[in-house]
Amino acid sequence: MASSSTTQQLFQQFEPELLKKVQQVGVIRKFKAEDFLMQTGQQIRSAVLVLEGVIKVFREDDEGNEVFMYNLHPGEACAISMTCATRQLSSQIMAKALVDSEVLVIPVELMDEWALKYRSWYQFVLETYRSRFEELLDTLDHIAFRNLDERLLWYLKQHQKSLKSNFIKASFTDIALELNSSREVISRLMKKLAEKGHIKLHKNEIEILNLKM
Amino acid sequence: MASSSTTQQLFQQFEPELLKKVQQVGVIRKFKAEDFLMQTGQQIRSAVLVLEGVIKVFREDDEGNEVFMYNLHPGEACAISMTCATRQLSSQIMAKALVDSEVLVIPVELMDEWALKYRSWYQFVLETYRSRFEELLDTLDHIAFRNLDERLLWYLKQHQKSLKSNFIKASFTDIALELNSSREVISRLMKKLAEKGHIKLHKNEIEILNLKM
DNA sequence: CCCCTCCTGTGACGTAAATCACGCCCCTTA
DNA sequence: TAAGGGGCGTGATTTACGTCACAGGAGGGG
Repeated sequence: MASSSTTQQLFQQFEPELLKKVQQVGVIRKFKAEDFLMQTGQQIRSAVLVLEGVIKVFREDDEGNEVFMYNLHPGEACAISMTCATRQLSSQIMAKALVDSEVLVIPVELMDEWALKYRSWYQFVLETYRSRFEELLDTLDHIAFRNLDERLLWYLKQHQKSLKSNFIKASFTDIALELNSSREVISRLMKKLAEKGHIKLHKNEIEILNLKM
Repeated sequence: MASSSTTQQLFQQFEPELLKKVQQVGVIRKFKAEDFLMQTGQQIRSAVLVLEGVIKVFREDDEGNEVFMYNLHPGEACAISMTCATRQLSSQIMAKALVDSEVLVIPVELMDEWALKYRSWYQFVLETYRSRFEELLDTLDHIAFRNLDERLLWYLKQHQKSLKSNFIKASFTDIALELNSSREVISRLMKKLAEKGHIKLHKNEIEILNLKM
């Protein structure tokens, strides 16, 4: 489990003094797989740094549609949680642990203070925004231009990478929800992928064989 | 045209000292309508603050598909141009002036320096990221969930707002490109919108009558 | 054992949108 | 005046998906 040495490893780029402060004031919170860290409508009043596990960040609109944004991994942070201060009107953000996870929670007041004091914190915040931004653009590309079969492959690859495992236990219904499609369609596409030898379907899980195209 | 008083009005939130520096080191560049400020593959080595006009920021992929990201208006800045430092691999960003425009260019080295020195600059950078992020999410929502007719309405609204005019001079081919559709489809949808009284079609331009739904 | 629920498979059909194939109008330039 | 190009309108066809309807298996609890 996360210790101060874990934090140190994950955030090597922080100045020693900053690292010490982070360890002092940061509160460790643990979440079980499927737990929500954050739900639509909630006020966000702290920054979240991921120590362990995978956190899925996504959006839900009025009709229950879901947009995947990105997954967060150890050493990364949620950009949204850093905006905090401002109006919380439309930010319909949800965050869910995909596996058992641990995060470090930093009160928002400190963020501004640190930004002025520690170059490495400022860089970290900027880099966080930058990379989330890139990921969001990537997602946008896929939704805008790729057909469902390619998006499904992409989905599988992401999970393979995030979970570091070739076995995915999601139901077709779940996947359909995430890709804004329907179970039936996913079922047919999965069959095709299996026929092509990319994946193998087991009871309650999908085995990834080879996603090269 | 932009003078130091314009800058002052647009960036009131800056500390006086910062404002002075901005005016000293910032270089004003002018662009005519349709000019590119930035094209795919170009290295970005400076931050861009918009003083006048409208700058459209978008992406283009290998197949020439275009994704609209957002429009920038006076007082706003391009978040992408602020990331600068890092690897420029995939950031396929294009920026184009929609009308005659003026921007203030700030060398990237100063950005980091200012962030540590001036609270208001740090806030500005963060706010820039935050709001671009929100806009990108908005775009994502529309692409993912709305039908073309709604997206077309959205497109028209955006232009009306950005250009502060009820007349749009874009050709259907252009609009189709921007919405990743085809001219024929846009043509049919425009006809429908005209029948419903939302717009009126003239020679070479579209008049917006009433976009309420 | 039966019933219930959750997951999956599959055909039939509907629909938004892309694509193809035209033809028309206006403008420019030779 | 002819010729060519750019923008537009419109039917016919195709494609990717979504939706509906229904069936069957696996597990679990009474």
